[in-house]
Amino acid sequence: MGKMVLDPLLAFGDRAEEMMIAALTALGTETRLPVELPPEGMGDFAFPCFPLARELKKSPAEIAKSIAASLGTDAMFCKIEPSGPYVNFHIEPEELVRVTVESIMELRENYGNAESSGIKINLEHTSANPNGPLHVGRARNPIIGDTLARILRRCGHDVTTEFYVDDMGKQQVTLTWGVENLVQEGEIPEKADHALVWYYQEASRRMEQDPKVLAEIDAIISKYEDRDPEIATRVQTNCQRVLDGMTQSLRRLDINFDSFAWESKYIFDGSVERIIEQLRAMECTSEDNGALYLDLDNFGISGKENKFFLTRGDGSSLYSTRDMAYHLDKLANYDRAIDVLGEDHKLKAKVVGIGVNLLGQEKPVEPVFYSFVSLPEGKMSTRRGRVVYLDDLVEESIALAREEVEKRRPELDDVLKRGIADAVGIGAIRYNIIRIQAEKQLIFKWEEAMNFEGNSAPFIQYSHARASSILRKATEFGDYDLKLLAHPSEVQLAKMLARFPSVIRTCGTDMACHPVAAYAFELAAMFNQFYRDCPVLVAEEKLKNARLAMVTASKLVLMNALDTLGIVAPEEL
RNA sequence: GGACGCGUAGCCUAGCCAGGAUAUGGCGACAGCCUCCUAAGCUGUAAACCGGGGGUUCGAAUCCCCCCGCGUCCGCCA
Repeated sequence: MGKMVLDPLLAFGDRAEEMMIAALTALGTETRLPVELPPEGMGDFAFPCFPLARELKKSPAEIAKSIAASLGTDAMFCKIEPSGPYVNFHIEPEELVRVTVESIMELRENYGNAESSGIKINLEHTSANPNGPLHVGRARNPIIGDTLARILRRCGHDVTTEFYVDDMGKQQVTLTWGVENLVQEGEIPEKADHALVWYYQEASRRMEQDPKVLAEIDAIISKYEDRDPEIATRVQTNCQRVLDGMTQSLRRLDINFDSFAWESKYIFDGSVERIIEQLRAMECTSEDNGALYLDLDNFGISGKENKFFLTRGDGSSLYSTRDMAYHLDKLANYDRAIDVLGEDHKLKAKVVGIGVNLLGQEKPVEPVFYSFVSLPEGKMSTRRGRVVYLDDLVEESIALAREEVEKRRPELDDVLKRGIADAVGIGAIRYNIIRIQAEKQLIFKWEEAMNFEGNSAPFIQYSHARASSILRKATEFGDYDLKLLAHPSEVQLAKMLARFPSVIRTCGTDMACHPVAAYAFELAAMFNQFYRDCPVLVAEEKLKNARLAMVTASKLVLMNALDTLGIVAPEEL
């Protein structure tokens, strides 16, 4: 066994580039050609020769010809040929299959992971105001955040996921006022977030209509800001109850947090006050009736209004100012701070970044934005009650999955059926949100959210179950000779398996999740073609053993891809 | 008014940052495939002036400019 290959495709790609550099040097040029992935049937790596045409005063096609002629042969490539203006490298299938399958068999669930980077990342996500249950509009945040955390961990980083609990906002005080002054009638939901949201909605209505209520709420906020410990306990108790409900919902989606940061901490430890004084002393800030603001003209940001307020007229802090204190704290303890934020936070995130830099922290705050999920009839609103709650979507999806299991696998026992329904129902939700590029607007439709066919989680889970089923039936298999795997579907599948580490790597640098979903789908589709073309259990003994290795490798990578998406990979479907 | 993002077949979507060879898939439609390892599967067909217009380039879905549509922000709310 040679040295362990973490990324098979990269090994081949590096070799191709190395050979090209040697050829170009021999041609007497410093120019380096970019590597491309050519269309189907034209090899595995392509180098377009256009950039050299002017310099060498020859046509790209002639250049491609002469480069290819000087390249000779290599163990890693079965064919290196000019194709019009391109030099195309065709990977030696036997080598590709061998390196890839061996690598997966050795690395198992770690295949796709990079070596440890030693970089400590604080990844903040969800951070929803604890005033009611999570709705599907907000659900995009935890799903992106959790998937990104899984990707970055596979990239070798030390990731801490964090929920920033906004326990100092007006919304939370409004909720507390409601709990303390109103009586809820009728049937009260059992889950705390669903039970308490009524108080928030009703208190909001009263506050809008009755100035006395508004004054009472403002008075509580003011005392809270003055660090009244008794008020803090009252508000935080309600926040905690709602927060428990939200985290319970997220646990069903296999989303967990490593830490919770409470906003009030930064008021109580004096850090907010400190940074306000530091900012007040700066040239870029001014006051308006006692309220401190940052003049955005200094930072190339323009709009209707260029004053970004940092305090109220009474000197009390505002959300973004407290956020600066929070981010200074994070950046003091971590190498990187990443925030998953709705697109409505773009300006605030920018200003928080500016503030943090003004206060002497040079590291950037790295935001990842996503666009809103809306309903066909418009934006979701907890206050107005125009929402689809995540808990309801999860129940519906699992129920629908359960119906499908009953239809397809009536013979299974109940525990197994329930496990499959959970995995399928929840997987479908995560998948259908994560498969779309984060900045794209999403309109929530029940039938799309619970899609079980085609480009969906169950499609991928199904391929994994097929692989598992084959392995279950092949009770034992002996040594295998990977040279026997030469069928086009086997080679194609191996190429797909080889891509996984580079997909994870680029997602980590781009901070994008949706390519993992696309990859998992393509891999599953490729496995299904292999399944159709290459019978395993009925094959002749030696071929069977080699194919069983292929199935094992496929199952492992399907599992790793699903795990990166936070989706369960059941043995049966 | 200013700023940011999005606009790809009836619907959803990849590719855009690092411009190149016939623009990726899925849903839906139509036509096929279960005496054969799970048909939540597989095969095939039809369907796209890549929002519109200029420009840069040998070459633009991709880069630049203008315009249109959608979303979001520009609050002493969060």
